[in-house]
Amino acid sequence: MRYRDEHKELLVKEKAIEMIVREGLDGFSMQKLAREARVSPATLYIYYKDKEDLIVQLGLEEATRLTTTLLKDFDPAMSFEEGMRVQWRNRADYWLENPVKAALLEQLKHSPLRTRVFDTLDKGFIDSLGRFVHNAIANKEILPMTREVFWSVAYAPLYNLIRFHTEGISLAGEPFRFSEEIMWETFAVVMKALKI
Amino acid sequence: MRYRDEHKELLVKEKAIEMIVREGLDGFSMQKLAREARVSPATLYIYYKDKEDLIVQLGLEEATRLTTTLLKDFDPAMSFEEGMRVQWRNRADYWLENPVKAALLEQLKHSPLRTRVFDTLDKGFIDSLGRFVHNAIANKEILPMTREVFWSVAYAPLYNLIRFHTEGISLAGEPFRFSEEIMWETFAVVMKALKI
DNA sequence: AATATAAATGAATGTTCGTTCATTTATTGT
DNA sequence: ACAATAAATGAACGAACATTCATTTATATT
Repeated sequence: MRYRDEHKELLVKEKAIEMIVREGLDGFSMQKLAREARVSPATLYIYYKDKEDLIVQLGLEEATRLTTTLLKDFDPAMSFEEGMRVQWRNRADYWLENPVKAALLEQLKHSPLRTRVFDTLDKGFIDSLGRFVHNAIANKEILPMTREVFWSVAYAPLYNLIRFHTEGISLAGEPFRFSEEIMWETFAVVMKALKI
Repeated sequence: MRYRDEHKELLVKEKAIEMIVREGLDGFSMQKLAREARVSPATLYIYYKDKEDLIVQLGLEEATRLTTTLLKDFDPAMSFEEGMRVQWRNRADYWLENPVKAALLEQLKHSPLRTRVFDTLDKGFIDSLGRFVHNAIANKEILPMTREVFWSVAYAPLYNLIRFHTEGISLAGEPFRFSEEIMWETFAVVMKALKI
């Protein structure tokens, strides 16, 4: 039998992500994708059940890659300071090194497909980060607070900095540029809020 | 001459926002909108130049309402503590009292139309909030930092709490519910980070 | 070389899309 | 009552859409 052309399959994925990020979910169509990837529209239906399945699969795959990246060098038993540093490092790395794929996840997070992509996130990932916070509170390293409050104070500022950077938003005169320096400066401010 | 039916015009706006929020920008179409608002498709082209113009106008109108709301009871000459309290109050009020319209703005912020909707935000609004932060730093009420870092630490946690609430995201067992109590608890933590 | 099999295709399906236009409707000033 | 005018309409346009299908192509096994 004839084998599936993996190069072709990868090209389809790449072009699909590009198009979704560039033109939004509404600018994305199967026929345009087929044209861009130099493939017959029918081929897409060999790879994927339908349009929604294609988008969801791309999202799931990338969400998995993200969780894997975020656990690199991380251990829930780490000290709070050290664990937080690793998390900020990993999150910044992922967003800055994969801006297009990160933008795909961002699009999906604000779309009707959000549930289908993010509701089945890796259990180990959620557990690991949950235990980390639990430990820090138990050890009296940080103020006691719910996970939602913790997440909002601990990570939302970082994500917002990255968003300002990638979307070229400037609140002052010159456009804002993310840097290691400004990241760790913000980190210090955030840590000041959390530590006892 | 015949006058424009304002009730009809308002209904079109309302249904359009509903549909965009419910089905995303890609699920939104002029023909479906016409059907839902019991209007001829052609009528939409009396109100708006084309589809994009319709979306952008809805966005601009709502963005204006938002900036007006955020300046209520606010004065850049306020003390840092007081001004921040008003800002958190206003922002929470807007998002919780207008969840659908807020969701529209959120959608547009993550779409290719972002620039057309948000790049011409009211000057007075930006100036007012900018002066507020500048004053606080000059008076040594808070640590010196760029506006982007300030915004990220001061407001991103609040927006994230609201997002968790409206999207029904739970990091622990039971679904997360926003409340005044949790809001001011988070406020206190954030203020701890910013104050000298 | 022949067979089997799944990949890949181009053309075609019917549907929905955004937009236009000739016509009708409602309201004002004469 | 009538003329003037803009609102509002339903039907229609071609274009693009998601998806299907009969057919061809490439490869592994016989």
